Amino acid sequence: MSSGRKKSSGEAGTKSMPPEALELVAARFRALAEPMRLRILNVLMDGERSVTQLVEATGAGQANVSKHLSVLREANMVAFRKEGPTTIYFIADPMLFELCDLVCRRLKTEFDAKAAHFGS
Amino acid sequence: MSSGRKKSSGEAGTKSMPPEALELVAARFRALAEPMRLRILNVLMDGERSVTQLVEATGAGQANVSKHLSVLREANMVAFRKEGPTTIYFIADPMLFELCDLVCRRLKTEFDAKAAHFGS
DNA sequence: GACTGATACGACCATATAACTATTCAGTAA
DNA sequence: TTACTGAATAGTTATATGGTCGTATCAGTC
Repeated sequence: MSSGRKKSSGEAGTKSMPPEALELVAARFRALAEPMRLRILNVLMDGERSVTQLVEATGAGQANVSKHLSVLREANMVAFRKEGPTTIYFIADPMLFELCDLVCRRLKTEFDAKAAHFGS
Repeated sequence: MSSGRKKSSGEAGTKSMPPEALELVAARFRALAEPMRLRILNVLMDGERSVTQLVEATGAGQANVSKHLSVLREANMVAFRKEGPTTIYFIADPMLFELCDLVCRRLKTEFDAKAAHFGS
């Protein structure tokens, strides 16, 4: 069983996870696996927005934005409140900030490393 | 208007990212959006493994594992070294540990919160 | 009630991709 | 060389999903 890496802090289960747990984690990442959803989240990170505002900000169709929002909703990443006839969405999962930051930083690191190879 | 969150420190770009960057981030998440790939990574977190070992550990077909490994390779998440006739894969991106930890902890939090609702 | 604007939903098409089978390729041993 | 093993690739099928169109629903207004 090796046990290779020891849990540093509050490791929540990298160890032999059951299929259902893996599916849950995968679903999480799947929600973030579309550029349009990332764009929506990116806008929402600046503050809450109505669907119409998101449509304008992203340039996507209304139905399309609505669908992506429902995906993000099911993943508990965004939430909304109704204000009269309009629906206002906002980020519901603070983890998103850390998560995106982590990935973006990593990409930047790789990019810089690659750029360095071309000297100049 | 909020302006909500501003860049605290080394924030690597949550602000109005260009489409190409979004696609790169999405590709990153896409590689993690399959349970089988997560399972493979989960095994590799315990230490490097040959393809055959991964096939045994995951119960998937050899061709399937090989394909998933190529996806993970393209995403720079795993790397390999050849040892005679066998190919040995290992995790190449330490970010994965943080990333999975983050998501798993978050899922656990949600799960616990949900469980608490049933009081008992 | 009828009308308008904001949003969600269902149907449809096109594309992407996971899993399987069979094949191919590389490395090793006889 | 031939035979054998480990791994990657090609081809196929089934399924999932993104984008769009049309429509339904719902809140507010006349």
